[in-house]
Amino acid sequence: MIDLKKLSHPPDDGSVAFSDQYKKSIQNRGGDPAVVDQILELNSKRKKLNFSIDDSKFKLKSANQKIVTLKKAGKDASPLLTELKAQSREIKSLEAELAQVEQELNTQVHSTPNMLSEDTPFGESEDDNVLYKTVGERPQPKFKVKEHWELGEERGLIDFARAGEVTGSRFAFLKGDLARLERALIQFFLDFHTKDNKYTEILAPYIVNSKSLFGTGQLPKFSEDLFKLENTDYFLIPTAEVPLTNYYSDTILKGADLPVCLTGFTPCFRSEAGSYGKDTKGLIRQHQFHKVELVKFCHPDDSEAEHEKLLSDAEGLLQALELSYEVRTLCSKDISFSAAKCYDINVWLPGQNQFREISSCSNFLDFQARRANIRFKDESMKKPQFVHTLNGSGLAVGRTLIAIMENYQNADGSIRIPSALKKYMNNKDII
RNA sequence: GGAGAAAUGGCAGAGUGGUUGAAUGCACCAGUCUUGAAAACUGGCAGGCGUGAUAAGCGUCUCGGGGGUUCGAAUCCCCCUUUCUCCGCCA
Repeated sequence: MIDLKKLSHPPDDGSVAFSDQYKKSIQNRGGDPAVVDQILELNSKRKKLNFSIDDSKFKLKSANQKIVTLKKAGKDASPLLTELKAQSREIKSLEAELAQVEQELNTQVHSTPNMLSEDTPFGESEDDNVLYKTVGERPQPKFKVKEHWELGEERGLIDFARAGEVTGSRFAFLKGDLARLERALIQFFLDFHTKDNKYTEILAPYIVNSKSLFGTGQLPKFSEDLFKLENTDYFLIPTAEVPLTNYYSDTILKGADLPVCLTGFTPCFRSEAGSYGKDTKGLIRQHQFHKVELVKFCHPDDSEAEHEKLLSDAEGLLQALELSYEVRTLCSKDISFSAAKCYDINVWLPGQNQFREISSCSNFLDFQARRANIRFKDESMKKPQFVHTLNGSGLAVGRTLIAIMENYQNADGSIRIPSALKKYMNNKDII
């Protein structure tokens, strides 16, 4: 949610008005910048109405005091009452009008995306994401590496067919050592992030209400991406970002406690509406997958630095697993609704012979904090201020599993266990 | 799922129609006192919106949420949510 005060504030001398910057930003995302003018107009309508309501209420209140005085003196107050009745009705009708304007305003504001950071490059599609860095050595196998689904099915480690029967498409059963490897990854990720109390581990609900989804920005615009539980206000979480970020909704944190860093493992559920035919094979795009998420709440001055740290926390896992990856800064049309700046980490998959996304690390600035009402305050501050929120995958578990199956594959179809994971695999070094 | 009770500031807890954003206590912050600390004393201590200079000040709203009655609601009425107790069910 954008800062309306800032938006309607005239430009400081010589600089570009915030509203003009916002228009440009919306345009770069491929949206219609005219919405900004509509918002501004509704907002000024709102202010005017608000003013006259406050004014009328002030008069009514003062008159009420007179009644109190008259009654205390034992005098008749009824002549005043007729007049006040009319005034009271007037206020009610103004309030109804205000509610209408506010609703229209909210509809617009709530479905308008975040202002892009200056670092977010302009681009038309994911092809325009900008390479930030490439890390690690790709393996050079002397045989044709099998894609993970091929290997998984051949070896009886993944069963898509039975999942199709039991549930439907985009689901899978993992079996035996591979199921264990998935569990090992989860354990490893959480141990890594909670080492030295860097992040506090949270085990969160997998079901949230619409208010929480609004807070992080999935609602009201993207309901079709979610699984909703019938006849309830409950949704399966698409990511742990939702319960973890909303853990502090309607909260004023202590300035001294920032940054607050949380990590949590959850399954994630996505309807994948609109991705028909995309990644239909394998574990890449499932309706249910596992992810360890990193969430930070920080002082606005620190969010850029915290974003870099978040990225390196996610990268640390790939380095520990000795997997090759690249980091790209998402461009204006590929970045998500709520984010101002986002790094995608793409891991090298030799079976597919390409990089695939394994983590997304975003800085939301105060966009989510406004929606979810997450603020902070310290001694020196008169008023609380919105925090900045950030989150990133650390990492997507299923996709990491794929990366291991493809990068650590032997010619005979066996899979080596990265040394960092051995202790979680009963010291096995091959499966 | 059934029956009952409750929801007030960071916490505890007054307040049942008239200047109550709300007594009192605790916690917290600042000061006095003290070599320092504690105690005692003094003062401060919620947020939203509008106006204003994104100040001070002023206005307005907020006693779980929403609606209603009234000139006026923390207080009366209706609906919802949450919590607690008992019963049922259940891992």
